[in-house]
Amino acid sequence: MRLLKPQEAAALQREALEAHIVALLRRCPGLLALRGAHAHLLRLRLPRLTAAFALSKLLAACASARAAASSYARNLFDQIPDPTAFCYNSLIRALPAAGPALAAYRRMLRAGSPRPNSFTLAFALKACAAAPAPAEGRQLHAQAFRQGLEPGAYVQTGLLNLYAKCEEVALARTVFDGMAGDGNLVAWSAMIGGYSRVGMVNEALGLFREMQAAGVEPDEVTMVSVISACAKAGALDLGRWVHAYIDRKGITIDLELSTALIDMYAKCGLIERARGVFDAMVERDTKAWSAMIVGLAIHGLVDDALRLFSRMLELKVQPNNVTFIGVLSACAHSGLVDDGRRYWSIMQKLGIKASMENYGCMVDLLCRSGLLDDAYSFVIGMPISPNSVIWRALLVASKSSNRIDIVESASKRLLELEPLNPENYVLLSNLYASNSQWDRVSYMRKRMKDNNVTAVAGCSSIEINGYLHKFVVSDDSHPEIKEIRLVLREIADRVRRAGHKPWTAAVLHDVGEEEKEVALCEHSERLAIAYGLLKTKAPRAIRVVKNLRFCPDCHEVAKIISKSYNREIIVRDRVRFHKFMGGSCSCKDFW
DNA sequence: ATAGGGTTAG
Repeated sequence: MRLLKPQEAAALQREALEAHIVALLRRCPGLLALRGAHAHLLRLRLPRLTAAFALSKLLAACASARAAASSYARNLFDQIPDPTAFCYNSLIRALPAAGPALAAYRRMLRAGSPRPNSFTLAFALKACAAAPAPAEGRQLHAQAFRQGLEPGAYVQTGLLNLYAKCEEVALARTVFDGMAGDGNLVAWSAMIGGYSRVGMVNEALGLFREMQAAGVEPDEVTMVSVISACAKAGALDLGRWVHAYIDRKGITIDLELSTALIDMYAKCGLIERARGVFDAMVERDTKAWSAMIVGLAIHGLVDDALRLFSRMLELKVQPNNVTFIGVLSACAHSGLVDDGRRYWSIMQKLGIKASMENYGCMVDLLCRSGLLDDAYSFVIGMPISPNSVIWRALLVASKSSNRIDIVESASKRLLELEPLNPENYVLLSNLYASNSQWDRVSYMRKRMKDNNVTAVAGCSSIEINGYLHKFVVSDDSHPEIKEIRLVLREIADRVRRAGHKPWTAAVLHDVGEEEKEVALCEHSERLAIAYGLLKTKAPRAIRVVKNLRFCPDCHEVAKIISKSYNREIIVRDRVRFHKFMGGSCSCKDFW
C-alpha cells in the first residue's frame, strides 16, 4: 500500500483515514514495523479523534504481535485521552506478565469507567494462566463475581484453563462440568490438556473418548494433548491408533503436533517412526529439534543425536538448555567426556544458563567415565544447590572408591534433602555393606525405621501373547525362576562378549548375590526381559511395558539383546529420564 | 464497531 502524505491526510474524511490506519497496521508483523507505522501516523498530524483511534489500534496491534513491548504499550496507552474499554483490554493483552496485566486491570476498576467487560476478564485470566498465578486468578474470579460480570464461554474457558495450568485439575473439572454439554471444543481441549499435564493419562484419554461420544470434533490442538498423554503413558498401541485417527480425520499435523508425535514415538520405543515424523516436517523450531535429539539420545543413538545437533546449529536454530540435555546425555551414554566438556563450553558461549538437569548430565557424564574427582569438584563449584539426583549419582560413583569424604558429604546432603525417600537408605545401606561397614548399615536401617520409611518393592511387567507377566523385586517365587536365571546369565555373557561399553555391562552384570548391590528395580526389569526371551522363541516383538523404572541405558541394552537374539524388543519409557540422570538406582520417583 | 479461550521438547 502507498503511505499517505500529510496534505493528503488532511483532505480525507474520517472514515477514509481510519481505513488507512487499519490497513497500515495490518501489514505490521512486529514491534519494529509498528513503531515505523506509529512514526508515519504522527507525521500525518491526524485530528484529535482519529489520533485516539490510531493509538488504540496501535495498542491492539502491539498486543497481537506479542512483541515484548510492555513499556511501549503503556506509553501508547498513556497518550490516549479517554481510554475506552477496548484500549484497556488491548493494554492488558499487551502486558505478558500477570503482575502488570492485573495492575492495568485494577487501574481500570479504580477509574470507575469504562467498566470491564468479558474481554477484559478473558485477557486478565490468560495472563494469570500464562504466569501461572493461581492466587491472582482466584482473586480475579472473586472480583469479577462481585462486579456481577456474566461469565460467558470465553471467561469460563479462561478460568478452566487457569486452573488446568495451575495443575488444579479438580477445580478445572468443576468449571468444565459447569459448562457441560455446550459442545465447546476449547473447553474439552483445555481439560484434556490439564489431565495430561499432571500425568492423569487415563483421565485425559477417557475424556477424549467421552468427547468423541459427545460428537465434538477434535482439532490439532486437542490432539497435541492426547498424543502427549499417550507419550506419558507409554501407550504405544493407543498412540499409533491416535496417529491413524489424525490422518483419517484429515487433522493438520502442524509444528506442535509433529513435536508431540516425535516425543510419543521416541518414548514408546519406535525411534524410526519419530525420525519419520521429524523428516516430514516443513518447519522446525527449537522444541522440535530438541525432541528429536533427546529421543535419539535416550535410544543410545549417540552419533545421530550429535549429528542432528550440528545440523541444527548449521541451520541457525537457537538451541536451549533442553537441547543440551539431549546432547550431554548422548555424550554420557558413549563416554564422550571430552566432547561433553566441549559442548558444555559451547552452551556457555551461547549464553544458555545451565539448568539443574544440565548439571545433572555433566555429573552423570563424569561419574560414568570414572572421573570421580572431576565430578566432585564440578558439584562443589555449582552456582546452584545440587539436587538429590546429583548427590545420588556421586554416591553411586564413589561406591568402589575409597573416597569416604565424598560419601560422607553426599550422603549427608542427600538425607537432608530427601529424608523420606526409601531409595536413599537402600542405596547407602548397600554402599556401606559393600565396604563391610556393618555398623553403618545397621545405622541406616535404624534411621529408616525412625523416620517411618518403608521400601516399596519395584516391579516391571512384560506383555506376551496378550498376557501381562509381572515381576517384583526380590520375589523369586516364580515357578520358572531357575530357567529365567539361566537366561539372565546368558544375556550377561552375550552382552559382555558383544564388547560394548562397561557402563552398559553394569546394567546386566552378574546375577545372584552381587545383584543385590545394584539398583533394586533393575532386578525386576531384567527378570521381565529374561522371561520374555525364555517364552518367545520366534523372532517377534517382546514388549516390556510400564516399567516402573528404566535406566538411561535400557534402550542400548534392548538393542544388544534384540540383535543378539534376533528378536525385537520395544522398550516403553514412561518416565521422564532426567529424573534418573545419574545412572543410579531410583525407586520412589517412579511409583 | 473494533478484540478473545485450548497445544509441543526436559
